Amino acid sequence: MPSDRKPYHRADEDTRRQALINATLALVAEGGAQAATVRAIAHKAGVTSGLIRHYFSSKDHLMAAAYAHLMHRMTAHSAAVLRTAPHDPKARLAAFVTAALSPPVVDGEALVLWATFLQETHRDPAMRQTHAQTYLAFRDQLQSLIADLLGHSDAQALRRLAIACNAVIDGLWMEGCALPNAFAPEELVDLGLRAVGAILGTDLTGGLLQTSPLPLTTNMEVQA
Amino acid sequence: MPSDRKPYHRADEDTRRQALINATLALVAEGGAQAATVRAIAHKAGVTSGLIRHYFSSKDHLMAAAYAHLMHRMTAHSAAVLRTAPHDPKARLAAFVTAALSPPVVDGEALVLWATFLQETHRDPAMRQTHAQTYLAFRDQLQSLIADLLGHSDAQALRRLAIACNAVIDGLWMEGCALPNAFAPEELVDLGLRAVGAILGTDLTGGLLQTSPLPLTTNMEVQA
DNA sequence: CTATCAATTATCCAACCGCATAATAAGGCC
DNA sequence: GGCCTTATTATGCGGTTGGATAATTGATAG
Repeated sequence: MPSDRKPYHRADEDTRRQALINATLALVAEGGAQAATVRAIAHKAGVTSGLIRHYFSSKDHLMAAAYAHLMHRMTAHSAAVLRTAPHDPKARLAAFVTAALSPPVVDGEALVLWATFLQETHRDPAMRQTHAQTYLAFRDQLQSLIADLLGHSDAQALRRLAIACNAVIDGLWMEGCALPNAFAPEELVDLGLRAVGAILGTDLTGGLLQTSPLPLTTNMEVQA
Repeated sequence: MPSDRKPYHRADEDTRRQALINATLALVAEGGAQAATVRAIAHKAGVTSGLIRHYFSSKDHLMAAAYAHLMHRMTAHSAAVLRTAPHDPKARLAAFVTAALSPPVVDGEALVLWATFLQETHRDPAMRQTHAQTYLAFRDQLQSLIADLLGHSDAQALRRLAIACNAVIDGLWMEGCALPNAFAPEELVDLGLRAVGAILGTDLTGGLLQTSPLPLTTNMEVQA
């Protein structure tokens, strides 16, 4: 008698885990947390739902793994940009800001993913830890770049500047993700570089953009 | 025979709807969207679950009403602040920024509520409309305050300034909500006023804070 | 070529979900 | 004070959820 059981091939652990994590992220991005049921995740990953429990001890653990993967993807991108950036502190900061306000960090799916997991952060201690680690890591990286640029080391002052610059970047990131059509290409980056520059009292545009008649420059430079 | 049915008193429609909305918001703030089941909402509101359907045609409608109420609460607060603010454009903008970065707008629960509903915004058209209305309304209000302050009306320039200032406020709001203990009282407001001031090329602290040796001022004012 | 083992499928389950409907009593009206 | 309306409770239903367990089969080793 012919078996109507689904044929399958065995995959190594990393492949399967990654497929399940990717399916989770895709579903959350499409329809929020409620769309990411174990059955839907398994179906999108091309397996049956029982397999989830074979690789993750619970659905919550899968969600935590997906969150950690998402955050790692973002921070790894920032780190990679800095690794190939020049040595000039001003150029390094500019590259950092530019990367944070360009794809793939700025992405239509990124905000809803971030918001969904943020909410789960309240219940799950593991996710809360991932949250705290990645959240402050970004600001610390920014603060170190600012320190290199300004050349002084007043910790209190640097912390305040980092908070303000981080706020600009976060806010622009949110707007760029939420309203992707509301900004011209590069406009987000340009605004970010000028606003951060205004806060730090420097010009970060590096001569690349100074020819365009952009008002922020005017307002920053009329400073008495 | 004694009835073991729960005794109750009849309340007018507004009271009951408000109680259900408040219960919804409280549950979402505590445990995310998944904690806000019809049974849990009804229990927290002190009624039985059937009553929800008596006042809201579905749970989704209740969620939408809760979201609208949350947004209305925030925007109403901003509007109220502006109504009692002085006429000086600089003081008005400062009051607006201050309000956006103080309780009850900055609140430990606010960010989770916002993040939870943001995700539902993708599915529900009614919530998407509420989202679009309130999201841009804040920035337009900010832009109008900036226009009054700077005294010119270059729409393109004003839009860019409003985006940048809005980003600072949003970012600081997020940080303040997410890490309530990471900032001294008034620190968030101080940072916001200085950062917005730096972007606009003005001093918004209004002499109230200029005595403290805060580094942001230095950096903004050494601008060549 | 066969035995072995675990990766994967298939099936089942108790709990919970939102929702519908029927039963009941609270409170206003005359 | 009895009646009538309807706000509210109580109960039940079909569907879905996350998780547990048993059955099968693909890969590997000898």
